Amino acid sequence: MARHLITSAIPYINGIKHLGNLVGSQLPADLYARYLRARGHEVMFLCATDEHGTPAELAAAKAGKPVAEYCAEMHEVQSGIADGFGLSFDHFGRSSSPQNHALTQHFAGRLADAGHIREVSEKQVYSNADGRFLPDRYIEGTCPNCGYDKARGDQCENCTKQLDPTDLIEPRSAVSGSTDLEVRETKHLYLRQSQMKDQLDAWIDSKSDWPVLTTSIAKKWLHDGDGLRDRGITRDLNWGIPVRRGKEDWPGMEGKVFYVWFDAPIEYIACAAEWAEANGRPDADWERWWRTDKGADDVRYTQFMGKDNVPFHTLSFPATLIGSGEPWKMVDHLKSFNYLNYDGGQFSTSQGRGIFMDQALEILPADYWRWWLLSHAPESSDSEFTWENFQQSVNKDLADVLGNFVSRITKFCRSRFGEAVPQGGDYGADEAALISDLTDMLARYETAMEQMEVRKSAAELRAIWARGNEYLQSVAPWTLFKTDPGQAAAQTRLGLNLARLFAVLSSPFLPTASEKILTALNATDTSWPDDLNSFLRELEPGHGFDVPDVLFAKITDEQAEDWSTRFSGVRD
RNA sequence: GGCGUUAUAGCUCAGUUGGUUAGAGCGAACGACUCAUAAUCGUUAGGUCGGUGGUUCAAGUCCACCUAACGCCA
Repeated sequence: MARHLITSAIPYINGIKHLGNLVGSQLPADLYARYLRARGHEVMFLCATDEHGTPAELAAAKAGKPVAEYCAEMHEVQSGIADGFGLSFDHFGRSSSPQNHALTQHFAGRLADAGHIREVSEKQVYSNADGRFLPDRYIEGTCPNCGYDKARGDQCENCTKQLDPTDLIEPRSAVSGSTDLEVRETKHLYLRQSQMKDQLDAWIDSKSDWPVLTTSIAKKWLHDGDGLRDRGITRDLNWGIPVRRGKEDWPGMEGKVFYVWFDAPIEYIACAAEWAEANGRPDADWERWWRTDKGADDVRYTQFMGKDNVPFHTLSFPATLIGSGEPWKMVDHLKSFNYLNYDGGQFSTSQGRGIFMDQALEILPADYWRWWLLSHAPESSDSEFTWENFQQSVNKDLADVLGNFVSRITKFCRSRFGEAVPQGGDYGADEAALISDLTDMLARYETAMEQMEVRKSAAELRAIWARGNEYLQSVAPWTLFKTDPGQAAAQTRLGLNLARLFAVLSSPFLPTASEKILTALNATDTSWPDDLNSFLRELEPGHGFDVPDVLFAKITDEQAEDWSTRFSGVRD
């Protein structure tokens, strides 16, 4: 038994995430958390919504709501959808929480005290009419490059040219349309990551077991060009965590907030504090996960994220933790994913392209999505979602191989022996061979799961299901029943025990279906198998069961075609 | 324009440090079985590994160039 801290990259608040976002962090993190819990480990699995920054403000404005209210509502929506997918967070927090405010300010203060923060004067556009600075997307004007009159301060959407707000011709406020603008000096804080470069480099070198994808991205940022660059960690916005030096005011920083990328990863820690508060626990209960001086020294910490998040998790956030000079728990293993593409292109939140989490749950139960996404997780390279592949995989794996196994064995038993585990005969050579095979397969499955090889785990699990069908096919109790009903009873007994085994082993991937099978079998003990010889005898003769409803209805050609059409365009 | 990633059977993907006949699942064909969601089990057929040229006794696996797709940056 070990202690595992697991975090998933925190999804941004402005709307519902698509399946590419889901498979890139939350879903594999959930798989790992469920597996470790099933193996009896103590797990703290945390996730939250990332609520600060310009896009949140703009989305709120578009929805006609105060940003705080908008975020609160969207948090509830995302939380509900996470539940719908069976994401088993111990806590789903919010980066706007009081805990994160306090911690972020605390870290900034510690970093400043240690000399890791410098002040920089910059020129920014200020709107007199709005009484505020206009960063990036808050300013519009005519593109100096192509003449498009709705170019944004950071980029022209027409010619895609990256812009500086001061480049725009006839600039105006995107908030009020006012052209009463001026360029003002404004001061900002920069995190001096560059002076921690060697420490970060050494730290990453010590992580020899990290995926190549992860270390290569980190190394690139560390060594390319001028090397690791200092990052601005403040912004002239209203929505965010006010810049304070610990609990003190920060002269010259009045009215400014921390940049979203500074406070978002700190929420991983704050989320544990939120968890403690929500459960009426003392601070020591969350600190034992995060402070190596308060019990976290034996914690194994694993982060899950898409590849776009790697630099922040390998460099910026560690720089924050190291720079604080305090004994915070650092990540031990970092599992990053590539992108999932949709029918030849990218999933896109801004363009509304692809399948979004709420829509997915409207058309099919979570287990279908969990299975396909995990068994096709973009681990080594980008991977591709197509409706045809989805339909075929799900029908074959879930309906035909697993679902039908449970169906055939329970129905066969009911028709020949009744709805109770039959008595008679005993396991023989065929059964010994099966158990021996399954023991090897189980070991491979466990190894793959422990190493977070998601696709491989799915393939091993599927092979275990298929081995069950192979067994039934070869011993053919329906034939033997005519000549040796006792031995047929033993085979059927084993078949029913196999169904329970499959349910237990599948629970990290398919929590809902797993539970359905166990309920139908009246199986109360769901503990992970230790020794298959004894495990496969635990449903004893006379143990009553029910034939479950169809576990996985097949996706019909009509449905696949219908959905393919429905999701071919752009979401409203 | 710079940097980076990817390019393996019809489809989705595996292929450790270069080494005998390149693997899996799906799909296809054929066969077996009939308990089951027309499910299952078995067999077979399909790639010379994007292209060209190198290094090597030996390359899908290293190098160069080219092509294509994607991504990041400018």
